[in-house]
Amino acid sequence: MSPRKKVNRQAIAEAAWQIVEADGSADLSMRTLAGKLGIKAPSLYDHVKNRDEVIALLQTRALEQFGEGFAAAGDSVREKVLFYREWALANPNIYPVVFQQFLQRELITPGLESQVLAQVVSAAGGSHIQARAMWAQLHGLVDLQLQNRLPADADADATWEQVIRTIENSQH
Amino acid sequence: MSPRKKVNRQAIAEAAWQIVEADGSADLSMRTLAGKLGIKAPSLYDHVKNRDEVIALLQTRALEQFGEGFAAAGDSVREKVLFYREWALANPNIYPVVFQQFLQRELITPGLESQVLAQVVSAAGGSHIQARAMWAQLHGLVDLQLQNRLPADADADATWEQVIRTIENSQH
DNA sequence: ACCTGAACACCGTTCAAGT
DNA sequence: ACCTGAACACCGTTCAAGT
Repeated sequence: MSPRKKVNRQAIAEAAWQIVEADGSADLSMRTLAGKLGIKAPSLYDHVKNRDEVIALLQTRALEQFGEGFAAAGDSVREKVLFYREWALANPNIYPVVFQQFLQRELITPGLESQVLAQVVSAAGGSHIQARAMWAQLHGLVDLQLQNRLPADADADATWEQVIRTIENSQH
Repeated sequence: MSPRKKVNRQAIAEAAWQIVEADGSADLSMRTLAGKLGIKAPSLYDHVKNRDEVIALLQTRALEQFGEGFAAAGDSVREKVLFYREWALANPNIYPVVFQQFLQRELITPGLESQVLAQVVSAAGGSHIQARAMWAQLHGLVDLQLQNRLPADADADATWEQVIRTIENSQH
Protein backbone atom coordinates (compact mmCIF):
# COMPACT_ATOMS: atom_id res chain seq x y z
CA MET A 1 0.00 0.00 0.00
CA SER A 2 2.87 2.40 0.67
CA PRO A 3 5.77 1.81 -1.71
CA ARG A 4 7.25 5.16 -0.68
CA LYS A 5 9.54 5.61 -3.62
CA LYS A 6 9.92 9.22 -4.66
CA VAL A 7 6.92 11.45 -4.40
CA ASN A 8 6.82 13.92 -7.28
CA ARG A 9 4.33 14.96 -9.91
CA GLN A 10 5.14 11.97 -12.06
CA ALA A 11 4.65 9.52 -9.21
CA ILE A 12 1.38 11.24 -8.36
CA ALA A 13 0.18 10.94 -11.94
CA GLU A 14 1.13 7.27 -12.02
CA ALA A 15 -0.64 6.46 -8.75
CA ALA A 16 -3.72 8.43 -9.77
CA TRP A 17 -3.84 6.60 -13.10
CA GLN A 18 -3.77 3.25 -11.33
CA ILE A 19 -6.55 4.21 -8.95
CA VAL A 20 -8.80 5.54 -11.71
CA GLU A 21 -8.08 2.60 -13.98
CA ALA A 22 -8.97 0.18 -11.20
CA ASP A 23 -11.88 1.90 -9.48
CA GLY A 24 -13.01 4.87 -11.57
CA SER A 25 -12.48 8.57 -11.01
CA ALA A 26 -15.10 8.78 -8.27
CA ASP A 27 -12.78 6.73 -6.05
CA LEU A 28 -9.86 9.06 -6.61
CA SER A 29 -9.70 11.04 -3.39
CA MET A 30 -6.78 13.02 -2.08
CA ARG A 31 -6.67 10.64 0.87
CA THR A 32 -6.60 7.39 -1.11
CA LEU A 33 -4.10 8.92 -3.53
CA ALA A 34 -1.84 10.00 -0.69
CA GLY A 35 -2.21 6.58 0.93
CA LYS A 36 -1.06 4.85 -2.23
CA LEU A 37 2.04 7.03 -2.17
CA GLY A 38 2.72 6.40 1.49
CA ILE A 39 2.04 9.94 2.64
CA LYS A 40 -0.88 11.90 4.12
CA ALA A 41 -3.32 13.95 2.08
CA PRO A 42 -2.11 17.42 3.06
CA SER A 43 1.38 16.60 1.79
CA LEU A 44 0.02 16.31 -1.74
CA TYR A 45 -0.48 20.05 -1.75
CA ASP A 46 3.27 20.52 -1.70
CA HIS A 47 3.44 18.95 -5.16
CA VAL A 48 0.14 19.86 -6.68
CA LYS A 49 -2.19 22.83 -6.44
CA ASN A 50 -5.41 20.87 -5.87
CA ARG A 51 -7.42 17.88 -7.05
CA ASP A 52 -8.15 19.54 -10.39
CA GLU A 53 -4.46 19.57 -11.11
CA VAL A 54 -4.31 15.82 -10.47
CA ILE A 55 -7.09 15.42 -13.03
CA ALA A 56 -5.13 17.61 -15.43
CA LEU A 57 -2.12 15.33 -15.02
CA LEU A 58 -4.31 12.40 -16.02
CA GLN A 59 -5.74 14.31 -18.96
CA THR A 60 -2.26 15.13 -20.20
CA ARG A 61 -1.08 11.53 -19.88
CA ALA A 62 -4.16 10.19 -21.59
CA LEU A 63 -4.04 12.69 -24.45
CA GLU A 64 -0.39 11.86 -25.05
CA GLN A 65 -0.96 8.12 -25.00
CA PHE A 66 -4.08 8.31 -27.14
CA GLY A 67 -2.45 10.70 -29.59
CA GLU A 68 0.57 8.46 -30.09
CA GLY A 69 -1.57 5.41 -30.69
CA PHE A 70 -3.91 7.24 -33.03
CA ALA A 71 -0.97 8.52 -35.06
CA ALA A 72 0.58 5.06 -35.18
CA ALA A 73 -2.62 3.40 -36.33
CA GLY A 74 -2.95 2.70 -40.04
CA ASP A 75 -3.89 5.44 -42.47
CA SER A 76 -7.34 4.25 -43.45
CA VAL A 77 -10.47 5.58 -41.79
CA ARG A 78 -11.34 2.05 -40.75
CA GLU A 79 -8.05 1.63 -38.88
CA LYS A 80 -8.35 5.00 -37.15
CA VAL A 81 -11.90 4.23 -36.06
CA LEU A 82 -10.99 0.79 -34.79
CA PHE A 83 -8.10 2.23 -32.82
CA TYR A 84 -10.40 4.81 -31.24
CA ARG A 85 -12.82 2.08 -30.26
CA GLU A 86 -10.14 -0.19 -28.85
CA TRP A 87 -8.39 2.52 -26.88
CA ALA A 88 -11.64 3.71 -25.33
CA LEU A 89 -12.88 0.26 -24.39
CA ALA A 90 -9.45 -0.75 -23.09
CA ASN A 91 -9.45 2.32 -20.83
CA PRO A 92 -13.10 2.60 -19.80
CA ASN A 93 -12.38 4.52 -16.62
CA ILE A 94 -9.74 6.80 -18.10
CA TYR A 95 -11.74 7.66 -21.22
CA PRO A 96 -14.38 9.78 -19.45
CA VAL A 97 -11.69 11.71 -17.60
CA VAL A 98 -10.11 12.92 -20.85
CA PHE A 99 -13.05 13.07 -23.19
CA GLN A 100 -15.98 13.87 -20.95
CA GLN A 101 -14.74 16.09 -18.20
CA PHE A 102 -13.96 19.72 -18.62
CA LEU A 103 -10.49 19.97 -20.05
CA GLN A 104 -8.28 21.98 -17.70
CA ARG A 105 -6.82 23.86 -20.64
CA GLU A 106 -4.57 26.13 -18.59
CA LEU A 107 -3.14 23.12 -16.75
CA ILE A 108 -2.39 20.62 -19.51
CA THR A 109 0.63 20.79 -21.78
CA PRO A 110 0.10 23.67 -24.24
CA GLY A 111 -0.59 22.57 -27.79
CA LEU A 112 -1.38 19.00 -26.80
CA GLU A 113 -5.12 19.30 -27.37
CA SER A 114 -4.84 20.98 -30.75
CA GLN A 115 -2.23 18.46 -31.82
CA VAL A 116 -4.62 15.59 -31.19
CA LEU A 117 -7.46 17.51 -32.83
CA ALA A 118 -5.31 18.03 -35.92
CA GLN A 119 -4.87 14.28 -36.21
CA VAL A 120 -8.61 13.76 -36.12
CA VAL A 121 -9.10 16.40 -38.80
CA SER A 122 -6.46 14.74 -40.95
CA ALA A 123 -8.05 11.30 -40.45
CA ALA A 124 -11.37 12.77 -41.52
CA GLY A 125 -9.86 13.88 -44.79
CA GLY A 126 -8.97 17.45 -43.93
CA SER A 127 -12.42 18.95 -43.46
CA HIS A 128 -12.99 20.45 -40.03
CA ILE A 129 -16.71 19.96 -40.30
CA GLN A 130 -16.42 16.33 -41.31
CA ALA A 131 -13.87 15.85 -38.55
CA ARG A 132 -16.31 17.11 -35.94
CA ALA A 133 -19.09 14.95 -37.31
CA MET A 134 -16.82 11.92 -37.25
CA TRP A 135 -15.52 12.60 -33.77
CA ALA A 136 -19.04 13.09 -32.50
CA GLN A 137 -20.03 9.71 -33.85
CA LEU A 138 -17.05 7.88 -32.34
CA HIS A 139 -17.34 9.64 -29.02
CA GLY A 140 -21.09 9.14 -28.87
CA LEU A 141 -20.96 5.45 -29.61
CA VAL A 142 -18.19 4.87 -27.09
CA ASP A 143 -20.12 6.76 -24.44
CA LEU A 144 -23.37 4.93 -25.06
CA GLN A 145 -21.49 1.66 -24.84
CA LEU A 146 -19.58 2.56 -21.68
CA GLN A 147 -22.79 3.73 -20.03
CA ASN A 148 -24.62 0.57 -21.02
CA ARG A 149 -27.18 2.55 -22.93
CA LEU A 150 -27.44 0.33 -25.98
CA PRO A 151 -30.16 -2.33 -25.84
CA ALA A 152 -28.95 -5.58 -24.32
CA ASP A 153 -29.12 -7.39 -27.65
CA ALA A 154 -27.23 -4.65 -29.45
CA ASP A 155 -24.75 -5.94 -31.94
CA ALA A 156 -21.85 -3.63 -31.22
CA ASP A 157 -19.69 -4.84 -34.10
CA ALA A 158 -22.42 -4.22 -36.64
CA THR A 159 -23.00 -0.71 -35.30
CA TRP A 160 -19.30 0.11 -35.57
CA GLU A 161 -19.29 -1.22 -39.13
CA GLN A 162 -22.23 1.03 -39.89
CA VAL A 163 -20.34 3.98 -38.44
CA ILE A 164 -17.27 3.20 -40.52
CA ARG A 165 -19.34 2.91 -43.67
CA THR A 166 -21.12 6.17 -42.90
CA ILE A 167 -17.85 8.02 -42.47
CA GLU A 168 -16.29 6.52 -45.58
CA ASN A 169 -19.30 7.49 -47.64
CA SER A 170 -19.33 11.06 -46.36
CA GLN A 171 -15.78 11.59 -47.61
CA HIS A 172 -16.51 11.56 -51.31
CA MET B 1 -36.19 29.37 0.51
CA SER B 2 -38.76 27.24 2.34
CA PRO B 3 -42.12 27.29 0.56
CA ARG B 4 -43.23 24.31 2.68
CA LYS B 5 -46.11 23.22 0.53
CA LYS B 6 -46.62 19.47 0.53
CA VAL B 7 -43.55 17.31 0.65
CA ASN B 8 -44.01 14.21 -1.48
CA ARG B 9 -42.12 12.48 -4.25
CA GLN B 10 -43.49 14.87 -6.84
CA ALA B 11 -42.46 17.94 -4.88
CA ILE B 12 -39.02 16.39 -4.37
CA ALA B 13 -38.65 15.75 -8.09
CA GLU B 14 -39.71 19.31 -8.87
CA ALA B 15 -37.29 20.86 -6.38
CA ALA B 16 -34.44 18.62 -7.53
CA TRP B 17 -35.11 19.57 -11.16
CA GLN B 18 -34.91 23.25 -10.31
CA ILE B 19 -31.63 22.83 -8.45
CA VAL B 20 -30.01 20.81 -11.23
CA GLU B 21 -31.31 23.10 -13.93
CA ALA B 22 -29.91 26.12 -12.12
CA ASP B 23 -26.63 24.80 -10.73
CA GLY B 24 -25.89 21.36 -12.20
CA SER B 25 -26.17 17.95 -10.65
CA ALA B 26 -23.01 18.36 -8.58
CA ASP B 27 -24.84 20.95 -6.50
CA LEU B 28 -27.76 18.63 -5.79
CA SER B 29 -27.13 17.52 -2.22
CA MET B 30 -29.63 16.00 0.15
CA ARG B 31 -29.15 19.05 2.36
CA THR B 32 -29.75 21.69 -0.30
CA LEU B 33 -32.67 19.69 -1.63
CA ALA B 34 -34.22 19.42 1.81
CA GLY B 35 -33.59 23.10 2.41
CA LYS B 36 -35.47 24.04 -0.75
CA LEU B 37 -38.43 22.02 0.55
CA GLY B 38 -38.32 23.56 4.01
CA ILE B 39 -37.27 20.39 5.82
CA LYS B 40 -34.05 18.80 7.04
CA ALA B 41 -32.04 16.25 5.09
CA PRO B 42 -32.90 13.15 7.15
CA SER B 43 -36.61 13.74 6.52
CA LEU B 44 -36.08 13.10 2.82
CA TYR B 45 -35.48 9.46 3.63
CA ASP B 46 -39.11 9.10 4.63
CA HIS B 47 -40.09 9.78 1.03
CA VAL B 48 -37.17 8.43 -0.93
CA LYS B 49 -34.76 5.55 -0.48
CA ASN B 50 -31.56 7.49 -1.14
CA ARG B 51 -29.95 10.04 -3.47
CA ASP B 52 -29.93 7.59 -6.36
CA GLU B 53 -33.68 7.49 -6.20
CA VAL B 54 -33.80 11.27 -6.51
CA ILE B 55 -31.66 10.95 -9.63
CA ALA B 56 -34.05 8.30 -10.91
CA LEU B 57 -36.96 10.69 -10.43
CA LEU B 58 -35.13 13.22 -12.59
CA GLN B 59 -34.32 10.59 -15.22
CA THR B 60 -37.97 9.60 -15.38
CA ARG B 61 -39.14 13.19 -15.72
CA ALA B 62 -36.57 13.97 -18.35
CA LEU B 63 -37.25 10.83 -20.40
CA GLU B 64 -40.96 11.61 -20.36
CA GLN B 65 -40.50 15.22 -21.37
CA PHE B 66 -37.93 14.41 -24.03
CA GLY B 67 -40.01 11.53 -25.37
CA GLU B 68 -43.12 13.66 -25.73
CA GLY B 69 -41.27 16.39 -27.55
CA PHE B 70 -39.46 13.98 -29.82
CA ALA B 71 -42.73 12.32 -30.75
CA ALA B 72 -44.38 15.68 -31.38
CA ALA B 73 -41.55 16.91 -33.60
CA GLY B 74 -42.09 16.64 -37.35
CA ASP B 75 -41.64 13.36 -39.16
CA SER B 76 -38.52 14.16 -41.15
CA VAL B 77 -35.08 13.20 -39.96
CA ARG B 78 -34.11 16.86 -40.05
CA GLU B 79 -36.88 17.83 -37.66
CA LYS B 80 -36.10 14.99 -35.25
CA VAL B 81 -32.43 15.90 -35.21
CA LEU B 82 -33.13 19.57 -34.66
CA PHE B 83 -35.46 18.76 -31.80
CA TYR B 84 -32.80 16.58 -30.19
CA ARG B 85 -30.31 19.40 -30.48
CA GLU B 86 -32.67 22.03 -29.12
CA TRP B 87 -33.85 19.95 -26.20
CA ALA B 88 -30.30 19.10 -25.17
CA LEU B 89 -28.99 22.65 -25.43
CA ALA B 90 -32.08 24.03 -23.69
CA ASN B 91 -31.49 21.62 -20.78
CA PRO B 92 -27.71 21.53 -20.56
CA ASN B 93 -27.62 20.48 -16.91
CA ILE B 94 -30.45 17.96 -17.14
CA TYR B 95 -29.17 16.31 -20.32
CA PRO B 96 -26.15 14.62 -18.71
CA VAL B 97 -28.30 13.31 -15.89
CA VAL B 98 -30.53 11.36 -18.30
CA PHE B 99 -28.17 10.56 -21.11
CA GLN B 100 -24.81 10.27 -19.47
CA GLN B 101 -25.32 8.83 -16.03
CA PHE B 102 -26.06 5.23 -15.35
CA LEU B 103 -29.77 4.73 -15.87
CA GLN B 104 -31.35 3.44 -12.65
CA ARG B 105 -33.36 0.93 -14.64
CA GLU B 106 -35.03 -0.70 -11.64
CA LEU B 107 -36.11 2.71 -10.34
CA ILE B 108 -37.51 4.46 -13.38
CA THR B 109 -40.95 3.82 -14.81
CA PRO B 110 -40.91 0.42 -16.52
CA GLY B 111 -41.04 0.56 -20.30
CA LEU B 112 -40.17 4.23 -20.45
CA GLU B 113 -36.65 3.70 -21.74
CA SER B 114 -37.63 1.24 -24.45
CA GLN B 115 -40.50 3.49 -25.49
CA VAL B 116 -38.11 6.36 -26.15
CA LEU B 117 -35.65 4.01 -27.86
CA ALA B 118 -38.41 2.79 -30.15
CA GLN B 119 -39.02 6.36 -31.25
CA VAL B 120 -35.38 6.78 -32.14
CA VAL B 121 -35.43 3.55 -34.12
CA SER B 122 -38.51 4.69 -35.97
CA ALA B 123 -36.96 8.08 -36.71
CA ALA B 124 -33.91 6.30 -38.09
CA GLY B 125 -36.09 4.43 -40.56
CA GLY B 126 -36.66 1.23 -38.65
CA SER B 127 -33.16 -0.20 -38.59
CA HIS B 128 -31.79 -0.80 -35.11
CA ILE B 129 -28.24 -0.51 -36.32
CA GLN B 130 -28.85 2.75 -38.12
CA ALA B 131 -30.72 3.99 -35.08
CA ARG B 132 -27.74 3.35 -32.83
CA ALA B 133 -25.38 5.00 -35.29
CA MET B 134 -27.67 8.01 -35.49
CA TRP B 135 -28.14 8.27 -31.74
CA ALA B 136 -24.41 8.02 -31.22
CA GLN B 137 -23.85 10.91 -33.55
CA LEU B 138 -26.47 13.15 -31.93
CA HIS B 139 -25.40 12.27 -28.42
CA GLY B 140 -21.74 12.68 -29.25
CA LEU B 141 -22.13 16.07 -30.85
CA VAL B 142 -24.28 17.34 -28.00
CA ASP B 143 -21.77 16.14 -25.46
CA LEU B 144 -18.77 17.65 -27.24
CA GLN B 145 -20.66 20.93 -27.43
CA LEU B 146 -21.78 20.90 -23.79
CA GLN B 147 -18.26 20.09 -22.66
CA ASN B 148 -16.79 22.84 -24.80
CA ARG B 149 -14.65 20.40 -26.69
CA LEU B 150 -15.15 21.76 -30.17
CA PRO B 151 -12.57 24.30 -31.32
CA ALA B 152 -13.52 27.84 -30.42
CA ASP B 153 -14.13 28.76 -34.05
CA ALA B 154 -16.27 25.70 -34.65
CA ASP B 155 -19.29 26.40 -36.77
CA ALA B 156 -21.89 24.44 -34.86
CA ASP B 157 -24.67 24.95 -37.38
CA ALA B 158 -22.56 23.62 -40.22
CA THR B 159 -21.59 20.55 -38.21
CA TRP B 160 -25.22 19.79 -37.43
CA GLU B 161 -26.08 20.19 -41.11
CA GLN B 162 -23.31 17.73 -41.93
CA VAL B 163 -24.75 15.29 -39.39
CA ILE B 164 -28.22 15.62 -40.87
CA ARG B 165 -26.90 15.03 -44.37
CA THR B 166 -24.92 12.02 -43.21
CA ILE B 167 -27.96 10.44 -41.61
CA GLU B 168 -30.20 11.17 -44.57
CA ASN B 169 -27.68 9.61 -46.93
CA SER B 170 -27.30 6.49 -44.84
CA GLN B 171 -31.00 5.79 -45.08
CA HIS B 172 -31.13 4.85 -48.75
C1' DA C 1 11.49 21.48 0.85
C1' DC C 2 8.52 18.02 2.54
C1' DC C 3 5.66 15.91 5.87
C1' DT C 4 2.36 15.77 9.93
C1' DG C 5 -2.06 16.17 12.98
C1' DA C 6 -5.83 18.97 13.81
C1' DA C 7 -9.35 21.49 12.10
C1' DC C 8 -13.03 23.58 8.86
C1' DA C 9 -17.01 23.22 6.08
C1' DC C 10 -18.91 20.08 3.46
C1' DC C 11 -20.98 15.13 1.86
C1' DG C 12 -24.70 10.69 2.27
C1' DT C 13 -26.83 8.15 5.57
C1' DT C 14 -28.48 6.12 10.15
C1' DC C 15 -30.84 6.31 14.34
C1' DA C 16 -33.10 7.36 18.56
C1' DA C 17 -36.38 10.56 19.77
C1' DG C 18 -40.21 13.45 19.34
C1' DT C 19 -45.29 14.66 17.40
C1' DA D 1 -46.50 9.02 9.12
C1' DC D 2 -43.35 12.70 9.21
C1' DC D 3 -39.88 15.52 11.16
C1' DT D 4 -35.76 16.56 14.23
C1' DG D 5 -30.77 16.80 16.22
C1' DA D 6 -26.83 14.20 16.86
C1' DA D 7 -23.70 11.24 15.07
C1' DC D 8 -20.79 8.31 11.71
C1' DA D 9 -17.53 7.86 8.10
C1' DC D 10 -16.36 10.21 4.42
C1' DC D 11 -14.83 14.54 1.24
C1' DG D 12 -11.22 18.85 -0.33
C1' DT D 13 -8.49 22.06 1.68
C1' DT D 14 -5.91 25.11 5.12
C1' DC D 15 -2.69 25.87 8.59
C1' DA D 16 0.48 25.83 12.33
C1' DA D 17 4.04 22.94 13.56
C1' DG D 18 7.76 19.92 13.01
C1' DT D 19 12.27 18.10 10.34
